[in-house]
Amino acid sequence: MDFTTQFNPVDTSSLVDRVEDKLVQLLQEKKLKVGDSIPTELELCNSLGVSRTVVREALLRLRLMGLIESKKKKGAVITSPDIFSVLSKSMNPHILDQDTLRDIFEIRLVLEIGMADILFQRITPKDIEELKTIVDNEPDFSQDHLFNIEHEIAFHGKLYEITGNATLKKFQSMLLPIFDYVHNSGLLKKQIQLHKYVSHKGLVEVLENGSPELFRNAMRNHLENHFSRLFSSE
Amino acid sequence: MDFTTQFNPVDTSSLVDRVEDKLVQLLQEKKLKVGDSIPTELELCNSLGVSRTVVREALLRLRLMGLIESKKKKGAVITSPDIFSVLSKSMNPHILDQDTLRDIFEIRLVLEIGMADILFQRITPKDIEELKTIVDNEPDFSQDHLFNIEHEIAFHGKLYEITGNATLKKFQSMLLPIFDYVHNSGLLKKQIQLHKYVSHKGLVEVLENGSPELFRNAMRNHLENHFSRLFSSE
DNA sequence: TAGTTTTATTATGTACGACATAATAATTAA
DNA sequence: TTAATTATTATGTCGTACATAATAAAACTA
Repeated sequence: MDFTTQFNPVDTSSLVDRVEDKLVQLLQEKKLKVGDSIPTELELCNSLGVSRTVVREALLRLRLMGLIESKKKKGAVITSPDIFSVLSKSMNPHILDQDTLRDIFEIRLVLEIGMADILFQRITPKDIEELKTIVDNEPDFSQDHLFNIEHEIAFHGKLYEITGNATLKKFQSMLLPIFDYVHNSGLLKKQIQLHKYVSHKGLVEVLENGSPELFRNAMRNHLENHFSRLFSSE
Repeated sequence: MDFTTQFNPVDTSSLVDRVEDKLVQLLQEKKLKVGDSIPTELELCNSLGVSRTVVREALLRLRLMGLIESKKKKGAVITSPDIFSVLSKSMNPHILDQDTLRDIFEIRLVLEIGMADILFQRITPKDIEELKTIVDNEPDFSQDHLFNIEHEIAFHGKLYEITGNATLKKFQSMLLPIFDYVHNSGLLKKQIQLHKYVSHKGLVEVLENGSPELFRNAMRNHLENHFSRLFSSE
């Protein structure tokens, strides 16, 4: 007799897994809003029929996902999850493998070229003034690496800010340590100096008087070095 | 007497917080590689002088960050963290607020325009063939929304794949449910049909015979509807 | 002796009970 | 009526105990 077709795959998930699912389900079904509180641990123990240990671990997971926040006495309350804050902890350059690091660095390039349209849609004269201030304070050329990095962050960070996309900005600040690390590590081949090079100053000019298309090309050129280094290290 | 300057800010972090930090520190200092195992819970209890409950919760956090993986008997072992798998659980459209949803949708547009350079660097004749196959199977025009979504995912997903950036691809698949949700929700103003419209077929053509610049413009045009809808809903 | 089965060991998973702690609610005092 | 005190409550931490699964050790069979 053939038994192979008679059984469904056994549920191999742990007790906590199941409770976790139940709880997420509960949150969605009840359409709970931010600030609403959920039942206490003891109540959940009773209604779910499991020990407090299990409930606590499941709640802990929700907390780490940023779905809830536990306060003493008050119990747990729903929070609007800041998706990337969860991520920032594992965004440790020393822990990620090199392939991932390069991937992430590359994503930065993709983002900064791709956001041209949005930049032009949302940039204000005040933004341009601020960019000019940042650029004016930049040294023409400095050997002080940390100093350069600081200006890099100031300028490019401002660009992300202009997009008005808070999630994108958070994403970028989360990636900052990675960028810095990749710059300093041997992951990129040594600097390849190209002839024509669009500076930050040049980018601001394009932002003021140019078009998204011009900006994309300018930004592409500006980042050309990074590109070459990424591609040539393959 | 003024006490305000005499005290450093009190460490308000919980016991688990401190243990968690200690453990992450341990992982980095020891330069542990993937597959290496860390001390058992009991050993950590002893060396850290805290209860197993606390150690377990700290370890759980590391696990949710994707830093370790616990196996029975063998204890916990270091793993190469898949950063985005951590995120995918909290990437629940029903839980995220509308601003964040719009932000994420916008990031998609940024990514797909910004990856032109990389696409041209890495695309192979085989990729183009596959894209053509996907396009050929598309209906010219269909009212079946789900069917359209499927083709959208197939085509654009393939683009991400061509970049060869595994992290980017993971990021995209994580965002898929969001895209779908935003499409279906009332978050976007109703479709604005533009005159000139670059189809998937057109994009493939540009990929085959064009340049990154041409592709960016084509993709921008292709996504124009989405752009207009996002911008007009402000 | 080699290979297989059985048993023992070990570390995590789950459960329960107890007390500490902090935030709130209820009560009392001024 | 307001301020101070006390009581209550739900989470935070601790310890113990046993279940379970994976491995290592031992016993056994061919």
